Amino acid sequence: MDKDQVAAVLEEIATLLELQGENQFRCLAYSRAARAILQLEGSLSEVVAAGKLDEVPGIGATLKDKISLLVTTDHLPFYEELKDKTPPGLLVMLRLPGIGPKKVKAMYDQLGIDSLDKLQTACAADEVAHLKGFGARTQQKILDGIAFLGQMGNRFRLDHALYIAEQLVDGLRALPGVSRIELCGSLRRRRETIKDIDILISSAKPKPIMDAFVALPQVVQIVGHGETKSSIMTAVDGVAGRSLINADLRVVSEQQFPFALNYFTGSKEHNVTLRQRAQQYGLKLNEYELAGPKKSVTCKEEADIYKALDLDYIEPEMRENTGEIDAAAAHKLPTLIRPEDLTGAFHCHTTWSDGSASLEEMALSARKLGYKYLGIADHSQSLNVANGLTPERVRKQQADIDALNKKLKGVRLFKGTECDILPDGRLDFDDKTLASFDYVVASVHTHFNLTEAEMTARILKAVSHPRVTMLGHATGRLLLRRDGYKVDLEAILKAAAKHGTMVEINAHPQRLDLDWIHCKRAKALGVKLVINPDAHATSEIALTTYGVSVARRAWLEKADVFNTQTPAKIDEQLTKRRQ
DNA sequence: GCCGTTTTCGGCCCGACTGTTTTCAGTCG
Repeated sequence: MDKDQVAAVLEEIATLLELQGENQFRCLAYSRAARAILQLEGSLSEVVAAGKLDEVPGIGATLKDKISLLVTTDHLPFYEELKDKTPPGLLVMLRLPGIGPKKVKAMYDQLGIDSLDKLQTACAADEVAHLKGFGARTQQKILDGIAFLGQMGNRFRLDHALYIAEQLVDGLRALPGVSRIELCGSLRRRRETIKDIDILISSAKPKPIMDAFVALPQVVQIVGHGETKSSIMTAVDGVAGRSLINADLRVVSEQQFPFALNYFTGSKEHNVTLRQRAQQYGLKLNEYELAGPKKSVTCKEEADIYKALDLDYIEPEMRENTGEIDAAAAHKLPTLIRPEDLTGAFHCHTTWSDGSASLEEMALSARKLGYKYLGIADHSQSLNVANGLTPERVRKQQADIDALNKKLKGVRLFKGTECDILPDGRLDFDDKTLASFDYVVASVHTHFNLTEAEMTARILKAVSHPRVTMLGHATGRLLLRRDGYKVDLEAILKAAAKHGTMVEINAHPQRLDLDWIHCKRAKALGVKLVINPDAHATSEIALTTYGVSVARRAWLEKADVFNTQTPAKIDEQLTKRRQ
């Protein structure tokens, strides 16, 4: 099994144990181990083979044995037995809002309910309300929840959630009594998918703000409405059409704001580690204060909290508890790349293939963004569905680009291609055509169903081809729609490092591929990254900001990213690469 | 199940809200 599969099993064990009524800390240990595996740098099978798994924080002797079994045999009797004695419907019931393992267990033990269907029937028959700890309102909440599960997806794309969240913030910002307002949670950390929207406000008078929040025109349903915390449902564009997303608002005092901002930004794991550090200083950290037994520490900004714990300020995107606190203590945090560091972008499409804008329109839009150059990489000949270019059309396009470059002021077009990697690893153009481009993006667009070994060999062949400048969307994933193809990314990244081939961070919010974890790994292996919008329209060039978010989550600095340099430097390096 | 400058047992982050209770358990983040 690979990392993703092992982590999924561990996460499921945690849930199954909760349903058994097991000690919560034992459950938590499995969850933490799942996360540790996902964020493990390098190859899991190598760590297992070296017997070094228990050197990973959060993994001890027991989990080492269990994970090793999963990796080497694909089986774990403990997990299979646990699964056998838990009806699968219980896991589905857990997805109901407000229903956790204790309530699911109570309904199963006392009424034999092990599916959403049986649960709906039992609620309709008014049986659930009479259980101890339940009541009429809980029963109704379950019925509402069942109705919601049908129409609500689990997570949303970052761009979709951000758009709705910013509208809510705009609706709140102008209210009287609002002092400071910020988005928190995974939105502020710029995770690639979002479960809900967290908004924080500082104000001396919370109640009118709460009342205004639940009365906003976007509100579809009020989930909770308290003095300092309220929760609503609002509509958002999901992958399967419009669906509902949860938005929480907290209001705190001006003094509490930095602590609350820190707390609600998370991640949970970052917070836990930060609190443990506070404890070592004899202090208690919560969403309201950083305080010792006698007095509290005054903090005006979030940075003051870190400072009080002898830490450098940690940017939100890095707060995933992957070593950022140790790095902050050692004053070794990277200076993260910023959107304004980008000088241009590669991998853009035009009407020559499946884009909606002309070469000139794309160039002018890039210039408007402050970019000094734009790389045009239309599809190659075999990709008929996307109007891929034949070698003959390539020559015509290149002549057009040369002519445009003479005319354009302040922006330059580079001649590229997004060349398909054929199923056997050959490229879609002959070497002579490939040599005519300033650069080549090599991407997989077809035959996703190869075995991992075949897919890895296919991409390795392309990455080691001397004419390939960069690898496009490394796994082909479409967030929330389609998993990436099976491929040994570790091997690909090592090959990219060896051959000096760059790897793209595809900034389109439906891809964000390479993901941040592998991106961090790529940097560690010495791979140069390039942030590309995969733009098919003028408006999509600016999507590069989402790629910058991935880069920041991966601790990348300006120097780690190719398209942060002047056009002259870019030209120099592309020319050198072609020789 | 993990972990250790309170170290091999006994903690493990902490508080708001809800719905059920009449003082609290469960859920959530």
